[in-house]
Amino acid sequence: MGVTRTPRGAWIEQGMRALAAGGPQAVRIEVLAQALGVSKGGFYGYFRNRDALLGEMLDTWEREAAEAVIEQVDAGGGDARARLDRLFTITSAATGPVTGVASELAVRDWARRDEDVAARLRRVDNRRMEYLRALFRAFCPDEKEVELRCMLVFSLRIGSHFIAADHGGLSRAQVMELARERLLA
Amino acid sequence: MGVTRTPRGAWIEQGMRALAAGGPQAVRIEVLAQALGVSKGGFYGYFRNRDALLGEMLDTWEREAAEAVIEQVDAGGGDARARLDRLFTITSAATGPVTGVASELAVRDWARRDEDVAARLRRVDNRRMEYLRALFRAFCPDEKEVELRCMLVFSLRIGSHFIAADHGGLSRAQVMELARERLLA
DNA sequence: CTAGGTCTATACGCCACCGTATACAGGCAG
DNA sequence: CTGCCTGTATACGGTGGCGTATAGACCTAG
Repeated sequence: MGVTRTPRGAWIEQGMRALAAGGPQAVRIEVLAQALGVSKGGFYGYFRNRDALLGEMLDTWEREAAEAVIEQVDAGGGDARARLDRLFTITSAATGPVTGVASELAVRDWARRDEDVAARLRRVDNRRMEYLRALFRAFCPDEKEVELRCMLVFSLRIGSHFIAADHGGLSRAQVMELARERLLA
Repeated sequence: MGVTRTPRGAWIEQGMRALAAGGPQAVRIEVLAQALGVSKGGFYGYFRNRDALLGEMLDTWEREAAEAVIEQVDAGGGDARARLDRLFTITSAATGPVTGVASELAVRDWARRDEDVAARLRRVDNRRMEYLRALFRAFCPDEKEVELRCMLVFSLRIGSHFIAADHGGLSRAQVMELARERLLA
């Protein structure tokens, strides 16, 4: 039996890199092959076609994206406030090909145009939102208040990457810090 | 002199439609031509090439995007709270090819990958942020508080379009309404 | 009516990419 | 050693899009 020189996962990972960098239309088989130092010959042994790759990329993303942050936050232990606090600081990091910020933003933009992607994103978002809710409920009695804070945190996490504005004398990090204090109060 | 049958602006507007629907890579000259019921023959009389069109699309967007909302909000008069209130409700509408929400989201995603687009977005965002600041300052003494609220409003406005989560028993509109009340308090 | 200028249609060469077909290389079983 | 099986390289046809060249249509001026 021959040895798998560039395994299935390598194509998916490289595909995620391309997706993160240039959106779904930047996921070109021949480009991925070149980046892997390989010709596209082997690709069609693993995937029926380009769409199959995109589908499996989304599968992996859907499987790992939601849990990645949650596990990382939970790993540190502590009460709800401590975990939320950690969630705020962790948020900006995350640079991996599949669970990184760039990939996530690419998927979110993609979801605006593709109903299937939107459905996957909905599952991931609801999983995360459920987690957020649980944390806020720990010190937030009013259910409406919980939903509000969840949405504010979520919007801030996502929106900040799409906003280019400055903040007077403050840095973006300082404003985010203000938000952190306010939303954990 | 011949008559301009499909003027320069028609190409730009159709380009914006394509951008809004599918991102910059969906702005294909031959597709625009077909949508305009014309062949691409005339295109190169107006624009040196595809990049020139993209540039002029961004020019028009930069020129109109920031002012569109501001004018619409100011048109109704009233005090700062009244204007902010109107800004919240107006936000979701906006469906035009150049000042519409879809175009704006497309530009924001585009800006993540192109430094020139990012620079334009920064100008537009700063213009809007300045306006927002002025409104909040009217009833918000603390400067840090002003920046915080500006960022929250902005993030909500943008982020909500990229977030697919549900909100327990509440609708998205209800959560946005809660945010409106809170941020205008 | 003619002439010139402007917009448009069509045809072309070029390139990037997809998906397929086929031939090569190298390890493992017998 | 021999044959096979797996992964790879290469070549090919097809398609879609860009940018150019060229010719026609139409409108206006003289």
